[in-house]
Amino acid sequence: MKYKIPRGTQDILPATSPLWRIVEEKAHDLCRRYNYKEIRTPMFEQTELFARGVGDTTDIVQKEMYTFEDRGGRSLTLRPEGTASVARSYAENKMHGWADQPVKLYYIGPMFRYERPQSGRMRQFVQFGVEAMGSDDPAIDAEVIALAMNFYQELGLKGLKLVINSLGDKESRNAHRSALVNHFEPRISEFCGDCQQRLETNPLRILDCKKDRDHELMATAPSILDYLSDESSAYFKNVQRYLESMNIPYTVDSGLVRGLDYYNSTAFEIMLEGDGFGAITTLMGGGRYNGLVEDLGGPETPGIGFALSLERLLMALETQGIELPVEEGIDAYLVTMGDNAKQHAPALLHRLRAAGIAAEADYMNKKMKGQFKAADRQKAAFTLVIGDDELENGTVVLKNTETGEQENIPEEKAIEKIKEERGA
RNA sequence: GCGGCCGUGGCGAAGCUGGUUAACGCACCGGAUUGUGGCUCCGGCACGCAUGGGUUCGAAUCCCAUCGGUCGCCCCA
Repeated sequence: MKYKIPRGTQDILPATSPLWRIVEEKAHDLCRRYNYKEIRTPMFEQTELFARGVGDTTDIVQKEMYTFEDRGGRSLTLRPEGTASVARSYAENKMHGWADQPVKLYYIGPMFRYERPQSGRMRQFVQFGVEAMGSDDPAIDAEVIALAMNFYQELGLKGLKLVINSLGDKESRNAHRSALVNHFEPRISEFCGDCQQRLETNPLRILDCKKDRDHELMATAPSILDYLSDESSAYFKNVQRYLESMNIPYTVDSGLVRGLDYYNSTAFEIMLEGDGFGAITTLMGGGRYNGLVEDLGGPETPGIGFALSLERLLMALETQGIELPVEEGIDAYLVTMGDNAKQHAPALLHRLRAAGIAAEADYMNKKMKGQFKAADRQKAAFTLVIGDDELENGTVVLKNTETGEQENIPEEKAIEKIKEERGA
């Protein structure tokens, strides 16, 4: 084989593309009910947007971006996530001036990260994301979380676990960071190499290290929640109160950290209980990003959103054996016998299709037996048979593929009958 | 960037302590059955075992390299 698909990408073939449509339609429908409007931003942006927005020190920016130079010498990057683009668009299109606030947007589209692929992690993957911008009402936090939970629940997923935390404002975060360093530094040599690294880069990450989970310093480590300002603390309490009022169960985990620089205040994740699938348990991540729009040159704007991967969703559905209602099978397969009938086929097919009937015929010069097999394989509800006799009479043999009953009737009658049966 | 496992027909999969013709199953095509499928029977379907070197009288089977897949680490959706 000369050409191969690029690493970390996939062809979504007809066997699975219907699942994607179902899931995407669910997202569209849910957003309609929650009154979020679709936004479509470019799949690439100025590299600087992500460096600024996502954060220079993040793994995404440091080693995962698909960056290239265009013919004009501009540095562009395939988007690794959606929030930076939406924030850019918010500022650029002066959405702060729109009559209806907050501006509630959603998107579905491919994202790109240069990583070693593994189960649930691709170089091109599809995210469904939601952003609510312009409001710092804790009720909108709860709404965004509720939307995500409903999305999974309405698709039938079980064992969902919502985890929330508050990262506080910048001051709270810095104070907490110092406290963590002070806590671990004296005995950091007792920790794994990764953790020793984390002490420098992101001390918060030490808290969810799998290797050092049982170290005694873990239990006594300072919690971000103890460093929240009164305001941040009250805000977080309100988010929780709203979740409770909607009967959405959650767990507060002070170790929940989000990886991107723009997050602050409310942070949340939806995970799969137990082992999940492969090494992946996180289905969705999100949080508040007050200040992002401002960082990108717009007005001071609070914002909150989430992003989830449709690949991971489909994997989760599959591991739980959840079957989505895929419509399959065509309405009619036209079997022809002899040259005259074959020549008449296109015209009859044309008429069937114009009448709203999903119809197919043979283009491989198959014998009758082969045509019937094809009709079975394609799950045709009806088989139409025409030969010299039928052509002469302007009739067609209409056969119900399942029951095997058949009758010789005029073409128009057959079309009517199929329409009636199939609701076309 | 690092590590484990793997790479044989459209798919699944034997063969892998080296030795004429590369099992078998599924799918597909044809015939038995020249106007009717799903069952049965018969037949067909890999100038070739990821690619390139090497060892050998001889390699799908051993060695090396490269590429690819997969799973995991890091991190994340």
